[in-house]
Amino acid sequence: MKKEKRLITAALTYVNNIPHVGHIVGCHLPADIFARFCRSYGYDTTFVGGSDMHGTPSLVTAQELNIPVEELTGKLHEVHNQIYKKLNISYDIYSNTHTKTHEKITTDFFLELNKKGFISEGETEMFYCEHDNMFLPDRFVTGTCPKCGYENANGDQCEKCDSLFSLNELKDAKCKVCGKPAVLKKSKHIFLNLSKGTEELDKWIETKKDIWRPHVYAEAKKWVNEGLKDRCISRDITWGFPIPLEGYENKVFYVWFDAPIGYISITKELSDEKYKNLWQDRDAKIYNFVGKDNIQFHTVFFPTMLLENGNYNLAHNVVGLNFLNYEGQKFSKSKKIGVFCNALIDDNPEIDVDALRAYLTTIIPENRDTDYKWEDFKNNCNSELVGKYGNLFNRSLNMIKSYFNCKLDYTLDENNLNEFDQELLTAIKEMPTKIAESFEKAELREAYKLIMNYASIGNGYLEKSAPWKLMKEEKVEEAKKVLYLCLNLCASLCIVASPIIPTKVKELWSNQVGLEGDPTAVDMWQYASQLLIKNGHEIKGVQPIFERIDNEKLEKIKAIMSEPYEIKEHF
RNA sequence: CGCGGGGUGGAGCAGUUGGCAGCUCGUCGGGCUCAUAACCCGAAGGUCGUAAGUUCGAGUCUUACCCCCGCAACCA
Repeated sequence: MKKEKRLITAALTYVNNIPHVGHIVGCHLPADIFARFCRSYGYDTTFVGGSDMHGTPSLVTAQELNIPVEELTGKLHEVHNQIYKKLNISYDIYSNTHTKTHEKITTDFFLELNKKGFISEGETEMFYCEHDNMFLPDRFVTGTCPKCGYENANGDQCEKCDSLFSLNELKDAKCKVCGKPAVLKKSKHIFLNLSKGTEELDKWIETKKDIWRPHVYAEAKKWVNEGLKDRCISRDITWGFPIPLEGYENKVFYVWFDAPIGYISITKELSDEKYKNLWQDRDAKIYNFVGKDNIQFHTVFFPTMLLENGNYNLAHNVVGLNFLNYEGQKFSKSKKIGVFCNALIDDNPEIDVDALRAYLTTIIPENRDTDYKWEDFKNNCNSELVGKYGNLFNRSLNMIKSYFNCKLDYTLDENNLNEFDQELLTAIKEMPTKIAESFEKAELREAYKLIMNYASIGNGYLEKSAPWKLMKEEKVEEAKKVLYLCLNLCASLCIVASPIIPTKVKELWSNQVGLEGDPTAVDMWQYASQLLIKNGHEIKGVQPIFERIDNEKLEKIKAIMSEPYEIKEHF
């Protein structure tokens, strides 16, 4: 039977920000865990991601640093790429949106929309800075709020009194970049006719009612119910792809038009075959992992673009994640509040990436905003990873080593199983399936919890069976049986935990339990409910796999990861 | 102001069609000694954001209000 084809995407990341754990936990990590599970389960899996290179913020930063924007975004893209590698995010490709392939696909995508009559022209008025010679998006305009008189209001809204207003209401508008007055100026633009696709979009959304999480479905419905307005997809800046129409020589595509198309072109960069299989064969399933600020783009705007274009698949599931806070506050780079990932680039030995991944898994904001707390990080590591998971391996292997000199000459006798043995065998048979069901629904915290419960079953079994006691009573065969079953459980635990702690699991599998092959390999999941240990099996070694974190160590890690990346210091 | 999501023991969460309020961590007590002060068993701890309503019965349904988060279309 041909296995289902799945494309997993993590939201393209804007390069101007170097990621903190909030970015990781709200997108890259859940997408990675899901992708790793899909591979293990045997789906024909492709996992793509990339940097979103265009847009005004990068352009402004480059101007401030007085370097070409390509240099800035190129280098930051590399920093992103490295961080995800260090975190073992298993992208099949991590590319970016400033490539020839992407330009071609974006341009063709647009021309197709134009041919089908979904593009129209119009004129908009926008602030313009004569000094910097550029149009200014709202966030680059500051002025006095017309309602409350607050002097630091944004272009279209006031942080102080929370009111919204239109551009011409703002008083004393200034350019945020140079501080000089900004003036309103008209400019010709192209618009995407989202309204024409509303009906079809609504039909599509209806088919997702039972697939998407409730808050994702609800948000999509909200937009449709309010009615979609046509959306401007051109910008008067120099950074981006040129618009292939006469009269638009100095304009580029709005970054939100080209960015989501990036999923398509990045897949094509990987191979033409994948591109065809995943975007055009209708039986492929696409999973978008996105933060909650991105849900509208993935459930409404991009799907409408795809429907109107007509040549590509739409997402099967949009997995919307909420936000992560830090010790009850919002992450803030400028205030140095948060946990930043740039420290990972230097391979600091204090930081155990899998321990971090495991903790982050417990706080994936699947249903609501969650909190990163260093104390919880420590507790998760000490009580779950060391105490439950690692400890089961450690005590099982230790006994095999000291009682049987690392070798288990034992064949399971079905007629000699007590109630506890039966329970453990049932767990090995059933728990991997249960865990897979949670992974399949992208309920990753639940999956993690079940994995830890699974390890606990092993610890309870050891306690009840007490092989150390059996040895004292010289019931050697009984002790062998118990340890044989525990070792099988260990093998199973390697496979089921592989999406979350891939590095540790490989180490345990090869260098301690002593099995051939790779527990993270494609299609391994089927072996998680089997007894893999053969008569005469020899273990390779015993070593604590996770290290306890005491307060001193916690403080060290905390110090290392509390320093944000300052773009300006690297150019 | 509008729309959407959320509010459940100290912390994080589960509670499907309304039927004795559950899980993990933490805390406390006991047990075990193979294991990284790890493991196992037990206990304490909740007027389910507030108020009212429907019902024999509400965490669950209805209404109003309070608090947190997001969105609000040229910020990405």
